[in-house]
Amino acid sequence: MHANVKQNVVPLITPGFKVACSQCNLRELCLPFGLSDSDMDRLDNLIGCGRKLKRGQHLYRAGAPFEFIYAVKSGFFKTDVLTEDGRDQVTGFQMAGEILGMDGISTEIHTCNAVALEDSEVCLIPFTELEMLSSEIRTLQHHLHKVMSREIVRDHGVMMLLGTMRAEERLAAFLLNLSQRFTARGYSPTEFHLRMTREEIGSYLGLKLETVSRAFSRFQDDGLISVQQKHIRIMDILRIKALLAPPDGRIG
Amino acid sequence: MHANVKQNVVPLITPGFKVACSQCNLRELCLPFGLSDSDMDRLDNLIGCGRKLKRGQHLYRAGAPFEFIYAVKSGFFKTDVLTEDGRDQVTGFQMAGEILGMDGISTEIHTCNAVALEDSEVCLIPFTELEMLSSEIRTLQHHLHKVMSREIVRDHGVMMLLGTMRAEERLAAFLLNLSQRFTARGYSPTEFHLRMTREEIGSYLGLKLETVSRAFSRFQDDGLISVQQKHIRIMDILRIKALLAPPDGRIG
DNA sequence: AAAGCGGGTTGACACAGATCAAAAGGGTAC
DNA sequence: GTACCCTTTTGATCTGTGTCAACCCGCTTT
Repeated sequence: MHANVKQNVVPLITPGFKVACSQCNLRELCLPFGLSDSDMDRLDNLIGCGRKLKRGQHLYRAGAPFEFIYAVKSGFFKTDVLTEDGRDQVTGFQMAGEILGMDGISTEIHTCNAVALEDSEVCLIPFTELEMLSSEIRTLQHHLHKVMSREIVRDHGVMMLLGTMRAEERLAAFLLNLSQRFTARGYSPTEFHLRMTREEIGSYLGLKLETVSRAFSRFQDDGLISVQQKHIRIMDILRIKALLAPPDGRIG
Repeated sequence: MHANVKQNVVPLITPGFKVACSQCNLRELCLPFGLSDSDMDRLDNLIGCGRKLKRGQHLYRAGAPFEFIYAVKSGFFKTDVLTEDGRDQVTGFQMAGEILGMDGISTEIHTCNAVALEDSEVCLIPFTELEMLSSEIRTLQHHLHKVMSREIVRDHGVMMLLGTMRAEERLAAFLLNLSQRFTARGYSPTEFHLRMTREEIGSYLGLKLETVSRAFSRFQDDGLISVQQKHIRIMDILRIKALLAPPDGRIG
């Protein structure tokens, strides 16, 4: 009931497959951004191979030694932290082109779990070697720093959300964020499939699953979206945006 | 009343002063950690000079072009983000040896404000040059990555706090965190002076200032701490820690 | 095709924390 | 040294979200 134990009894590692940044249609979103062809070859060389995960499988777990960072090639992930007393906080959802695993750099031990929310593929990027290569390729080095910084900025946004917003504002921000990221990947900005449960959304947004469900229903009643289980259709994105910037509102 | 406008009408930049990592008693906490003497000299060279700030002065503001990251040499800072509709979220408090400004790397524009909460001194580290140097000094490069990763992990902790904890748990976590950081700097683990207001603590913890005040009072009534305005004395750290790990509690 | 079950919705009620209000304390500026 | 204002404390009340519970829907499994 509670700790929501996903039983991946058999943590099968699907055999690696060859990947190549230069052939990847995500290269503009991902680490190789801005690299010359020859530099991209060197990065390809380093990355070597990928890994496939089934829905529910862990990419890594809190406590596991850090060795790689991962680029999501396809699929959808969540990351979460949990404390000894059983609290569980989803810290993010990652989609194609996004980087996972940077939490492990500081202590060489991962501090969160990364779980595939659907069948997924990632590229394995050995971090020590990435550091070596990035000290030779300025563009790569700088881009790595940007990726890490972007994660910090994103986290600040989540803090803002958790610290100052009310339930419906949080959900609105969540939907707009997903919409924008799907758009950047060439998918519909207004129609998409949620890969996560209401409980996972709630954990991310600091709400209980019932509150998430009620907010979805209310949005639907108000004609902002249409919800059918995990299928979302955004009907009135302007009014959703307006939820986040109340004309005047509670300030003062 | 509301937006709490600190009027630094005259953003005087106090003239720079020479700094040297090799002479700094914070070097074990700061960027130069683990560097050889000669490498530290090169870092010294790059850093050049520092900057003094009066209480209330901004080190940088959201929207300002990014050029430096900053190491706190002495004093105390807060960082906060604010949205166009006036929401304000404190994202962190920084003390000696900690690094500020990494939010600016990703877009070359700072996304948050950094304000001195007491008279303070920082070292200015030009980021482009730091990248150049770090591509030559493996230890420095790796340590920079660790510092950024540590920030990400810290942010996850704040998300956990904001997403799952109740008011008194948040305050307990906050006090323990401060205590631990003061300890690491050679100050008393049990007695310290808060540099920030109840409102700033509240913003950081996602609570209203009245709630923070009440929680302090309750801790005092329960004999956990003694509070006198901004002066805090921790009386029973074990019971404060116990607040964070309820023996069983609300799970399930 | 049926059964079982995890995930989702909805309702009733409880409560933690927000809000509103007032007063006191202490630090700062003059 | 004094006055003022910001900060803090405390009380009373309100409300958004959590909690508990029941039911339903639609997969997945067999």
